[in-house]
Amino acid sequence: MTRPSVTALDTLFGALADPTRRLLVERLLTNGPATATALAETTPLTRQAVLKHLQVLEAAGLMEHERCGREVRFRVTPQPLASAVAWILDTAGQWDRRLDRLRKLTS
Amino acid sequence: MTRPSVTALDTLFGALADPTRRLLVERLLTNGPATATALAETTPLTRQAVLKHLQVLEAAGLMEHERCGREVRFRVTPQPLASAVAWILDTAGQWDRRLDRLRKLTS
DNA sequence: GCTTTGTGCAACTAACTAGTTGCAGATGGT
DNA sequence: ACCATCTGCAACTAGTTAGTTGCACAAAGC
Repeated sequence: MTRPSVTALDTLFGALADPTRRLLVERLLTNGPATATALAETTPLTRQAVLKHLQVLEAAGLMEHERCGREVRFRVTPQPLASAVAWILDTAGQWDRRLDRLRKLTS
Repeated sequence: MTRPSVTALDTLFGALADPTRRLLVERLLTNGPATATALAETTPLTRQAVLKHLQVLEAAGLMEHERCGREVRFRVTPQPLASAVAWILDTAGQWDRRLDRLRKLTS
């Protein structure tokens, strides 16, 4: 076993490990795209703190930003979540029959 | 949006965020239970480093250890992974049809 | 009983993370 | 042109994490 390199799964699971970030994802999915400033207003955190979280999510491939005039709107791009599910199913699938059934359905 | 508290999902996703830990999970799933010492031999890391990783995994509910004489054997308990998949499906399921299909099958 | 092998605990370092503040620059409204 | 508002960047702090070393303790084997 060689020392593993940092992969997309690292940053992906790492991004999901923070409850604030998961909340941001949920918010943006249900309410649609928003700016860091707007999101920060619904939060005890600073705009910068929220922005950093959004950037972490973006680095994980879960976000995308678009400039509109002086605003920067963030939107969720959930595709990478499929990789996370894939790892779980591939790994634990050999163990758990129920998950294994699901794995077959995704391929 | 109140400041979110630390939940099981935090430690779970956090545990999965490290490539070494994912490797340990894979190893133990395919090769069966093993001790920290044995696992460390297949790794550039120290026994203590490996042990810490195993303890992180155990805190996330993904491991269980059992004492056998002077050895301590670790085994994977993958049940919590279902929560991770559940969050992903519940959250992104409303967005992605393919994941949504899966969500219905798990309920 | 002695040696080997495996575990447990503690202290320590280096690097990273979450969050802050402060300020400068850009854009839009009037 | 001016003011309000939104973004961008940088510096800084406090806490956490990954990993190490060193040593003491426990269990097997001979």
